[in-house]
Amino acid sequence: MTAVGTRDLIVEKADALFYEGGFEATSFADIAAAVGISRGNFYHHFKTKDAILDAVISRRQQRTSEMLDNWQAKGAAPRDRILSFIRLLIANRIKIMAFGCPVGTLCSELAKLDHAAQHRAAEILGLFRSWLTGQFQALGIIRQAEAHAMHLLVWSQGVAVIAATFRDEAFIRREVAGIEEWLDELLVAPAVEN
Amino acid sequence: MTAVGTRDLIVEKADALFYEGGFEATSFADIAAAVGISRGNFYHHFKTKDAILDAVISRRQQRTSEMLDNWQAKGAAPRDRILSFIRLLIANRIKIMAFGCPVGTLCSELAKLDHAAQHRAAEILGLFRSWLTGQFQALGIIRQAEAHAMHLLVWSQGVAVIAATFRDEAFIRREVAGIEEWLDELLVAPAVEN
DNA sequence: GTCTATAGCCGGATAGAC
DNA sequence: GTCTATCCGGCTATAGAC
Repeated sequence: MTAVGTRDLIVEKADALFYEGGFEATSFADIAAAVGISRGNFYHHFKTKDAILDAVISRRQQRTSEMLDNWQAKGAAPRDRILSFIRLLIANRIKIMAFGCPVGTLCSELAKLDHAAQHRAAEILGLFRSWLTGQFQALGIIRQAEAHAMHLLVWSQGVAVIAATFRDEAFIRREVAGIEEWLDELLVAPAVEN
Repeated sequence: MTAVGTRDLIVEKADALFYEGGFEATSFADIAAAVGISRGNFYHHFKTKDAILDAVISRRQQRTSEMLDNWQAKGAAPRDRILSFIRLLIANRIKIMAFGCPVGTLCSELAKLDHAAQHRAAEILGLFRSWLTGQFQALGIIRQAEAHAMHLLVWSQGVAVIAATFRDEAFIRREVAGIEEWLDELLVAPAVEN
């Protein structure tokens, strides 16, 4: 066993290739070449392509949880935590303009394939949904907390799709500014309305 | 030649299959089976798979243009025309919850495949973008017309992705109500601000 | 754990009879 | 214009040597 196990390396490379090329269009040969092992060796670690997808989704769930925990632990106010989420669109803008959102595009693809793993992929978005709902609740916005969380998911997914279609960075920055405005207007409104 | 030419039937079936299963995952055999012809006969009408995709995109451009012209010709006020666009999300909710938006998911897939046709697919969204921009201009909103049009595209694409992920019809109706509220708030604001 | 070799299938694409 | 038959290549997956 090396410092980073071959299995972990396979999952890491498969994750990137599924994001950049799509799950269906990525072959075992592509992943094996990226890892630098033979196709035969591949099957020592994963029996089927679906097993790799499963591991990739688990990895993404894991990393998403860690990211959310980090944002939580940094001890900032809920508003700043929500801004961390929003600014993912800026931080990842180059890849988003090329390939869209890794989670949104995977969910869309698996829905069309009617793939058994589509619900596990949806759980990744569910992690953001729950976490964002918690942030709004922490701000005293209770009744509408989940609706606001869903709206933030809608907005960011929409920006990702349009950004990948038109490849316009100024557009991303304009929409992100709009999201931040929307958030601040929410926070000055009487909490009883929310 | 029959009432509906075989070529047209191929494009129609391919359009539906690309939407419901994705471009990459749809094979010639799938389309031939849907049309009811042999694979060999297929090549009499289309030399390559990319040629079919090209025809499907042309068909979608054509039908989108016709739909926008119809909305325009109905003589309603620009606000009502914009509402026609927004309510596509309600009218097509069943298919959207299963397969997402036909245009958005195609653009996302072609971006990942780095396919030569990705710009032609983006033009379909461009038709909506231009038409919506025109509606805002007709309402006296000049400076921000295009930004508002883009924002409507963002919102509807975001709803489509999240609807396909969580399969929640109440969510779609809630977001559509939110879009309509946003629109009406825009229209009561002083035009000079926009 | 890693390799080579290969099976078996399905994809896009072609040739040629009718 | 439609068919059957077929080619070739890439795909997932397996077997077995090292």
